[in-house]
Amino acid sequence: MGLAQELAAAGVRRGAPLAVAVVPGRGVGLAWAGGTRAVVGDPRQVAEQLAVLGPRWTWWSAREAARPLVAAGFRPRACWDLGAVGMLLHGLRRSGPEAVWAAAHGRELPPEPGPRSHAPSLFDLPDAEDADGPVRADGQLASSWVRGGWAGDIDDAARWAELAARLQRQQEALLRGLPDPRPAAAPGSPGLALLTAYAESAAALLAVELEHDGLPLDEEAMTGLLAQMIGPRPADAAAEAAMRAARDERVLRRFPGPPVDLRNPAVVRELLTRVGIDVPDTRSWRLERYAATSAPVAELLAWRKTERVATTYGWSWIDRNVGPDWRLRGEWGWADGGAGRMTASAGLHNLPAELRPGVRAEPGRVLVRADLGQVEPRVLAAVSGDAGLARAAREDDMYAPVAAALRCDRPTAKVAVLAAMYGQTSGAAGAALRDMERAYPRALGFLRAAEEEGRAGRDVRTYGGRLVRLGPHPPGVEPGRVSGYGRYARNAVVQGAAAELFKAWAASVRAGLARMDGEPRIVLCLHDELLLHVPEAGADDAVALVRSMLEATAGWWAAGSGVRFVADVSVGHSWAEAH
DNA sequence: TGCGCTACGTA
DNA sequence: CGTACGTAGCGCAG
Repeated sequence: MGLAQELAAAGVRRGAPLAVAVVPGRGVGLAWAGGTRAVVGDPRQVAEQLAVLGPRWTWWSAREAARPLVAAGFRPRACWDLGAVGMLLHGLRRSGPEAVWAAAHGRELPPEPGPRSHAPSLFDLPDAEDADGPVRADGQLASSWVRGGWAGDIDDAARWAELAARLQRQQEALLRGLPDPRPAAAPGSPGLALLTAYAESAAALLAVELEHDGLPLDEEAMTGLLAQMIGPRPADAAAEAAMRAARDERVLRRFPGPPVDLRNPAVVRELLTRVGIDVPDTRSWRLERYAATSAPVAELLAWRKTERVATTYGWSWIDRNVGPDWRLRGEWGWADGGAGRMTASAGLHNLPAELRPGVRAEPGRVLVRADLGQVEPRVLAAVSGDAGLARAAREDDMYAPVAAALRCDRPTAKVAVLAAMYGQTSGAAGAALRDMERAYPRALGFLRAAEEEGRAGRDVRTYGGRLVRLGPHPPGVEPGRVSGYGRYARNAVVQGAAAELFKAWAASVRAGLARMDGEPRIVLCLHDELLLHVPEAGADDAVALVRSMLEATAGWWAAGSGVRFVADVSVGHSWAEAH
């Protein structure tokens, strides 16, 4: 009997959790609701064999378990990421097994491992106890197992997988215990928190795939752009320094007096006084109004732009982050920060618009760009259950009906909505804000409630169930700056829910692409934008897919709210062209 | 070397 | 109107 049949007979069926601990090159440990199994063999081949069962691959982290499979060319279908779900459920800032295990069992979190050594504690002397297994007598995970001690032995890997399977059931039970915020969830269907856990897990896997695949650049296009903006690639450090000096000189010769360090804001401020400009700081937006009348300022601002590209997105950036295959690769986070947005390093999330023509599909392929329109106000309408705002969110442009309701013009309506969502401090849209309160009381009440929870230092949960900690040290908020908690919480419930919707959409697009030919891939996630790299022949199908998946996702995510989500979708050879 | 500040790119 | 994130160079403290 083959392995797949064996597990099928043991009750592992489509969508059922199957925990896997990968021992690279040696085998895998498996565990499911009814048993465990240590399998010797190439992990990728084992995974391929079991894929016919369509299990929900369950692992402590995609980074550890899925990376070797992805690197070997295996693309898992569905998964459960204990780290990702643990962060979601418990509001953790880290996703390690010791933390998610402790949180699920209501125990104090082990101290954060790090370069900074801490005072010795009970957590530091587990090795003597480890012989017994992964769980210590005090209920915490043994640190040698957490550090991967199980990976030396396939039977240990099976024990590690068994523990994963157990924690998966506990997490699932906790998720099922959360209230479903949707007014019209289909009876008998999974709750929103469980569905969000699936999406978070998929996002964690997608992060691993994005790191592996990278973003395709075109060598000729990108080097051409850079050469035009910052000059040709310097031959050596001396040539680089000379070009730098030449760039500085162009600016300095416009100012009277001795040269100064343009990279030092304090002396730049002094420099500006030489041409009669006195400013509190030298930020670009503040200097912009002088640029039209002052050639030195215009030159300085142009220098800043070039300097930004030269230092952050220049030749050394290419050398550090672009492979010989001309793929730009960075590290991806699936749920960083307070709100749980995806993050990326290596400039993937802040690539200047001028460089986007350098992001190009490979020959025979195209890029499909899809971005959600007005996603945050639509999310607000859905999560607050405000019938009036939801009615507005049925339109392609929801600011038009909002303007009508507020009896103002569209730009004012937009500012009023944004001011309400993010807690404005300056009084530009005061009157419109009062009209908002009248027109959309439920949405405004929802935001105010989040703000009050934040001010009081009470944790909040997003629509999808992410716990946002507002306790002693919420990330991004200085302890003691209690007024900051309010806006932080107000923002987190909207931005966080939007991130959850986006990831659910991305997960379903990923699943849909897996059924298409020619290895179409998601190559970039940018908060409300997806970029797909697909065969030319599959472009129309990909466009249809992102649209139908948005409709399907919104159908369950915003069930009963009446809110529509819209996407702008386009196809092109370069990222810039697909706009 | 590590950290805060200033500045700026993206959503 | 606000929030989030990553990156880089500077000055300063250690």
